[in-house]
Amino acid sequence: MPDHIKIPKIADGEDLLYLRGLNQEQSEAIKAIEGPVLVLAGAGTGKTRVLTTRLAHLLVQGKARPWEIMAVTFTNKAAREMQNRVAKITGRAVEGWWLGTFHAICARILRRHAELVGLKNNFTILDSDDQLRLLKQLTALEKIDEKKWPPRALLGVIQRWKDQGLTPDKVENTQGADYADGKVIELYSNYQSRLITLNAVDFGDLILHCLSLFVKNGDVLYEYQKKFQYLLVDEYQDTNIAQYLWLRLLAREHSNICCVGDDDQSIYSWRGAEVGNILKFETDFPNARVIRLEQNYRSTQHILSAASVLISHNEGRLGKTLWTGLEDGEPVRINAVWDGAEEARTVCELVEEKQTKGNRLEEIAILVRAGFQMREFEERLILTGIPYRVIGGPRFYERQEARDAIAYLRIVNSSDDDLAFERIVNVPKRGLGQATVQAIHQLARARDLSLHDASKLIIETDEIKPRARNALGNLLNFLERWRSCKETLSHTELAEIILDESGYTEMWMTDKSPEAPGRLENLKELVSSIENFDNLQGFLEHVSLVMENEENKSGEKLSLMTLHAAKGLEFNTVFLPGWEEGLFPHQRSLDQEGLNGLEEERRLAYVGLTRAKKEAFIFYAANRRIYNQWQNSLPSRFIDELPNKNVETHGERGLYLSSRKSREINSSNLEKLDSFFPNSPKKRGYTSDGVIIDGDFSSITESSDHNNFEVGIRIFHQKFGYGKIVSVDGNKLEVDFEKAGTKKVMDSFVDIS
DNA sequence: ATAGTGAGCCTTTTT
DNA sequence: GGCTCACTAT
Repeated sequence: MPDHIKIPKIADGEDLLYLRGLNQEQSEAIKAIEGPVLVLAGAGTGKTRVLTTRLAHLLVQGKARPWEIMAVTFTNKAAREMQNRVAKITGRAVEGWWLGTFHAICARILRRHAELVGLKNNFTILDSDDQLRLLKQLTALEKIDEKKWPPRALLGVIQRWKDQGLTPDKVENTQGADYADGKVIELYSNYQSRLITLNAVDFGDLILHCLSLFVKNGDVLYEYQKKFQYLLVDEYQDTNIAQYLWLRLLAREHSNICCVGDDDQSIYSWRGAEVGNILKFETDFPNARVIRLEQNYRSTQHILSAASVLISHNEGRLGKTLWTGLEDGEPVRINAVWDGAEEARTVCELVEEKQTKGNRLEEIAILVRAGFQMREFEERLILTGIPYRVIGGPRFYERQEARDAIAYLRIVNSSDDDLAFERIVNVPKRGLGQATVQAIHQLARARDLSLHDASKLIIETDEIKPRARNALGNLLNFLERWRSCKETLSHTELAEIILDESGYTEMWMTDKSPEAPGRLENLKELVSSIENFDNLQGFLEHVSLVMENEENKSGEKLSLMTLHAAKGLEFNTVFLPGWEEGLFPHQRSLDQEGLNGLEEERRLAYVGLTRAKKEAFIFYAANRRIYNQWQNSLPSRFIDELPNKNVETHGERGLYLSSRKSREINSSNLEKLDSFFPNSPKKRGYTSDGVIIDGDFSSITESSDHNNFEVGIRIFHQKFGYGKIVSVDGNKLEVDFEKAGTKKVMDSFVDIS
């Protein structure tokens, strides 16, 4: 490691420029360097500033060198921002420290010790699409009825297990273990062994494997414990149990762990986040200091009060009392409208009004609960001619052409990557259809080979049609060639050659569809983005972990996004449409999670409101069309929970019954599905010592070591019928078939008759 | 092997 | 209302 930064050391007590303008609690949070610290940072209380200043302080004070610090975030965006802002304070880019997402840091550690968890260091990181496809193959194999047990749901159960740090041998009697008549446990175990065979991991594995690596290899763990003297965790309320256990292991040596978060902004429990982590920080880390940041610098008094009263309806919070020195501002405005169309129209009218008063579109956002609400707004925005941008739309690397191209790179990088192989085997069309792929699959399974290696064997035989055999042979030659080029060519050149020689580029050039030119553009962009990486491996890692969202930042635009996507952002004016029972709080959330679900929805409402600096407009419609069906709706209970003195109501409330009625209707559903999960989330326990991982993933691969095929034996082949063996060459047999003549076949396709 | 049709689904989403 | 998936017909 090179000599990194030399920041002049400044004596204690000297006036530190970067500490100026901080309030009491903020500077306390920055200076509390030793021991465990929990910073409870309410919305708009300057969390990011505290975080970055704290890191800069560590460095400037010479308390730690960059490589002794680990700072974990949830998103790459947050990591990037931290990097930039710390650089700004210290005056130069900080290098050599471990700043990144949980997933990126775990991946980095895992690559160094891959063999200890049964992987090779060039392992592939699967995206959610690949995960589902893989699981579907397994459910088919296990004969699980896809109608009754949708693979999506099963994958969800498995992912929740991973989030909890549970390996297949630990999941008995846990939530969801009875799914698919209990087969889901075996499914999980098979899924894990498949991943190992594919030399692949999914997102959850990055944490889970890293955790088992630490648990099983004390020496490795110790190395990192010693290395990381200071740990810093952002958005702690979003951590899952696996991440929590991982952090605890790492913090054990120095105990210098600082977690920053806000329990009131925990909105990701449905993807495994455990609010309990932040709630019991003080018991987990003895002698922990808890520092509350309660001065809000973002919102006016009216907005802040409305939000605070709303969130006070939640139980089980750590509790904060936010206050602001800012003026009262405008009350939160509640608008009743007839239907979604009127809602969109009114919002757009208000936006135009703001514009004429000199407000910038950049400072205006529409925050919806669910994606389907966006359409109506988009239509209206286009009609009105208001430029807008959707945040959180489809991502670049998830587009078909990007995924195809990446699959080519993946199979060249790691020939075990069956999922990549399957994706490109007949793209562009080579006449390798289902029948061929199935034959390859069968052989691969029987011989415990990758599809790639099985293909190599199968083209030596007559198992598949000559035309397919040719095409497959061709593809394999190309793969071989590209792999051999890996050393001599730059990875950008290699990518170009692959896309060219495979005929993939040509495929889109001859395509007449209107999207084709755009796809070619994207391919070009993909190839040029490879240049920014040192090697193919690095690029592939970037693709799977960073999933950059190239937003067109240019121009003055209004933002349209979900409430979830809005966390961490702020705008002068915020529109909050669709505050109706069933939509917000969402019925699904109430049905599935009961009271916990309701509270999370309320936190979501809190997040929404606290995005607003100056003005917030809440809307609710009397009628809403959902899936082409009209429903009349009631105002959200959250509207009732707002304090009268901070709101101002527009439109006829007389359109509605009291929203209390709806509350009664909905609460009857609360515990319906709770019985589905015998252990409700609240009761779910931790394994407090962190020792929950051991044992290998049981391998279920059968070895087909029987080799009883001798010359002269009469056999039966599925396709060619009966025949006599003429010669034997390893697994390859030459057979004189009664009807089909002499053919070369694989022994695994043959039964002794 | 593939294109075309009908049935059923539909909260939030980062890595 | 639109999208994805599975099955059928060519």
